[in-house]
Amino acid sequence: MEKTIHWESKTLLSELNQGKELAKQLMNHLHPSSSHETREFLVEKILSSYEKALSSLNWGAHVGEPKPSSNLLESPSSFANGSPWSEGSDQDSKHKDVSKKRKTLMPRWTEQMKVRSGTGLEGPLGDGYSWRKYGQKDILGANFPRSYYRCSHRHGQGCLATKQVQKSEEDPTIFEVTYKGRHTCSQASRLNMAAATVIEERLKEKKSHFHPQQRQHEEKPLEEIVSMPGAGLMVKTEDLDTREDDVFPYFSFPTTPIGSENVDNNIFSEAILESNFCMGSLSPTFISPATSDSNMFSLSPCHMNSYGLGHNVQTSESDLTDIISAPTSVPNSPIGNLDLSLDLDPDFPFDIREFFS
DNA sequence: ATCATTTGACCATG
DNA sequence: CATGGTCAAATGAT
Repeated sequence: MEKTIHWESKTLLSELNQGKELAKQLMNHLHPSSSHETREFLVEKILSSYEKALSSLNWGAHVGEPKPSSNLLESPSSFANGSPWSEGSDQDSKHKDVSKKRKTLMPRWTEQMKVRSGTGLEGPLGDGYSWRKYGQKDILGANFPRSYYRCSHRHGQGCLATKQVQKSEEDPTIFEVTYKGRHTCSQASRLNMAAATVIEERLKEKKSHFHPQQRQHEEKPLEEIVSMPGAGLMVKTEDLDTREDDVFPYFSFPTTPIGSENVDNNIFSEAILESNFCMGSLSPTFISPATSDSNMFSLSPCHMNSYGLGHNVQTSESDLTDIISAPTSVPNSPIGNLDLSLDLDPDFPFDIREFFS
C-alpha cells in the first residue's frame, strides 16, 4: 500500500510541477501583446493539471469516506425550494424547543481577505451572493465591530447561509469573513458568472486606466467588499466536526463543471477560485507575528464547500475550532510585487489578484 | 411604498 | 453574569 501512496504522490507532484511550469509560462504571457488564446490555453492546461492532482488526492486520501466527489453532478435544482439541511424549517420557530440545541449542523469556515483599496481594484466586490445585514455587534477586545449577514433569500427560499464580517485588528485592510452554512438558494450558479464578470472587468480596468471609483470612506468598504471568494484569503475551516473518525480533511469540489452548458467563463473562474481556495488553506505561509497563538498548524485541510455544491460535507458535532488556523494576514512583505517563486513548497502564494491586476 | 440597514433589546450559551 | 448572536422597530435609501 505504500507503493500506491508513493505512486500517487508522484502523480501529484508531477501534476503540480506541470502546473507550476505552465503557470510560469502563463506569467510570461501576461503581457498585453500576448495572445488571448495562448493564455487561455495555458490556463486550461493548468486547470487540467490541478484537476488531475486533486482527483488523485481525492482517491488517495479518503477511501472510507461516505462519498467520493461525484456529488457535483447532482443538479442544484434538487434542493431548489427546500433546503435539505433545514429539515423542519426552524426559521419560524426559533422559540420552539431549545432543548435539543443541535449545534446547528452547519459548516463554518473563515476566510480572510485583504482589501487593497489603494489600487481601486478591490472594489465593492460581492461574493456573488446577496446578503442582508441583520446585526452588528461590538466584540470584546476587538477594535472593530462585527457585522452579521444572512442570505437575502432566506425568506423566499429558506436559504440559511449566513456570514460574519469583521475587520482584522492588526491590519484593517484585512477582513475576516466567517461563513456559516451553505447556500441552498439558487444564487449558487450566479456565483461563477459574477466572478467571471469581475475578473473580466478587472482585466479591462487594468488595460485601460484605473478610475478612482472608490475612495476610502473608511467605513463604507466593509459592508460591500466583503468576501470575494477569490480574494486574497485563507480559508479556515472551523466546525468541521470531526468527532468520530476521520471526516477530516475533506476534499470535495467539483472536478466537473456543474452545468456543462456554458462552460467557458464559468469553469474558468470557478476553477480558479477553487484552486485558490485550496492553495490558501494549504499554505502555512506566513505565520503572522500578530497571532500570539503560539503554534499554527501547517497543514490545513482543504475544505471545499464550493458554495452550495458540496452539500455532503456533513458535519457531525464537535468543536474543532482551532485545529486549523490559517495564517492570519498577508504580511506587508513584497508579495505585492509578484513574488511568484512558484516552487513546490506549501508556501505557494497563489493569489489571482496578482495575476489579474 | 418597498426594501435594506441601523441599533438597542432580547435570548442562548458558557 | 458576560459575551456573542439574533430580532425587530426605527430609520434611511431608492
